[in-house]
Amino acid sequence: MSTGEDEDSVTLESVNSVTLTQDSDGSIILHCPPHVTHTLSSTRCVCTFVCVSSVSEGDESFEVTMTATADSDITEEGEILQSEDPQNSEEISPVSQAWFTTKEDKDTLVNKGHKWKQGMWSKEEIDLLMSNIQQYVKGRGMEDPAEIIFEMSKEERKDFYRSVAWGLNRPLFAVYRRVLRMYDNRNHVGKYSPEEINKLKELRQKHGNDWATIGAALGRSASSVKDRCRLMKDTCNTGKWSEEEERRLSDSVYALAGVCPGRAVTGGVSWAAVADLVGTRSEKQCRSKWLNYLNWKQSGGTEWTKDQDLSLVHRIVELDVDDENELKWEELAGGWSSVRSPQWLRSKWWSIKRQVANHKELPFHVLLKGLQELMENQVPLGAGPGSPSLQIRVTRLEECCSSTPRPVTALQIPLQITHLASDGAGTSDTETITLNTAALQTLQILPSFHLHPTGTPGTYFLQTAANQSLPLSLSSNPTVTLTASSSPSSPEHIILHSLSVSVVGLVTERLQVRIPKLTKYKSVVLPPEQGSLPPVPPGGRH
DNA sequence: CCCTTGGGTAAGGGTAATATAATGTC
DNA sequence: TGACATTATATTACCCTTACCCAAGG
Repeated sequence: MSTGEDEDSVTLESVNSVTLTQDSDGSIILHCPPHVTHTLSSTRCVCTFVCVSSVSEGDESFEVTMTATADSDITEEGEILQSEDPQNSEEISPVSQAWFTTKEDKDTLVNKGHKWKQGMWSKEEIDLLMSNIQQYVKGRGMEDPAEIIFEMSKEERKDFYRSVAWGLNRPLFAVYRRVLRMYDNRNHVGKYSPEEINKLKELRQKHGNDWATIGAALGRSASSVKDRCRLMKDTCNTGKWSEEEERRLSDSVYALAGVCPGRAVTGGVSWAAVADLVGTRSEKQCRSKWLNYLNWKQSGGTEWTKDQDLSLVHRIVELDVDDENELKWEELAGGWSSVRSPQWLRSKWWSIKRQVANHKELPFHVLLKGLQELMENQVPLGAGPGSPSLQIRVTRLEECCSSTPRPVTALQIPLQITHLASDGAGTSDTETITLNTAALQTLQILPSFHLHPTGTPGTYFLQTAANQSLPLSLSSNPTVTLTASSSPSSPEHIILHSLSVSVVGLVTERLQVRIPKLTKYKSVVLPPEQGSLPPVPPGGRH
């Protein structure tokens, strides 16, 4: 979208509710009012923009293709009809209003030609659901949705689930489940501590499969404790599989699937039954080992090569689907001896996709196109200074849909801290973490960043701003510095080069700080109160 | 007594992300 | 040869659907 060196020469025209402006490096920013993004649908709309006047010769036009998210009507003339009040719309899908727990109910809807979404909820769906809930709660002068969900009687919340399901192409029951999960504060408690595991084992002995009771005693949701129990058998090995175990797994799978050894099996077996036969592994372990390794090994598969990453992207592009959920991984996996299973291929795609910083926010076809382009040109994803980076495009696209674009001045880095070992050498309250400062420029950890006081393993976010250095508080007063520079092609973006950590002083525990690939780092916008931080000095740009 | 409404439960297939082991590479 | 860096494998918290159950009200 950049017009290159001609900074102020383009006149922009705004059409309908879309406003165009230009930022400092000449990029054109498209502003859509927030409610528009709500009412667009998965229909693809192509907008052609024409520069009205430009110092460069001739008119230039370019296309922006964007995919939007929720339901809308687009007339043949391409005009978007917005429904201001969702409740008044007559187009309510029977799917989201039907409870259908029985097979007959479901079949009736299917026979009438109705289709609905299954699988993981997209960000757009969750946003819509949340906003529906907010609207419902506000309309009733309440504050906390949890009140309705967990405290009200069925009578009192009569129309609640149907109201919040509005606009979602999911069965009401699916909406109901999701809402419960979302607002149940015993559902996202995190990792089970060893004490919890012990207590869970006891409770299991006592209450059997009464998950609700066990959950209540443990402060966890019923499904959480049920799932945790599925992971542990009384006689469960961990770590590397022995040859004997692998053989038992193969035998079991082939026997239960009823196929000859050596044939590919990627589903249709009961993993609980397999685990029973294997004896020393849980159903999850069996499934994962089989689908990610043994199935492929047994059927004589070949190694996956690097350039097949691109082949995969090509094959996905060829399918020309609008939504990632429409991909049929069984079909994609066909005819490839290096593919271990459809599930494995899907995870391969994930690892490719995740190299793009903002992949979650990108429309599917934009992501695909960007990936294809970069991979074909052999541009390392998330490249260093000077290299074209999808992240920059992503950020621009993001700004297109944001009503208030602001300069990007900071990085958000997920930082994992893992306890490696404890040497037990006394206590310490003077730990210092220092990061290598090699060249270029140092970035600073903002005071808003804090680690858990005990240094508990987990994921934290480091928020950095340019050109400062401050101590941060761990158990005492450690210092963290990172090396980074801004990109010459895009000064507002900072590229991190290295982050290594050493702990000096009296330490009771060795801390390992792991950071995911550089490409995962996402530029973020600093909150206004931090806007007074010094900008990136010109000298640092390399 | 049956049917409908509005839930509710357990089981099991699955995903996404982290943790850890293995394997380069300098 | 040892310290990192990278990749592969293992684990796990959480998600979603299916198939069935239940109780109150009409």
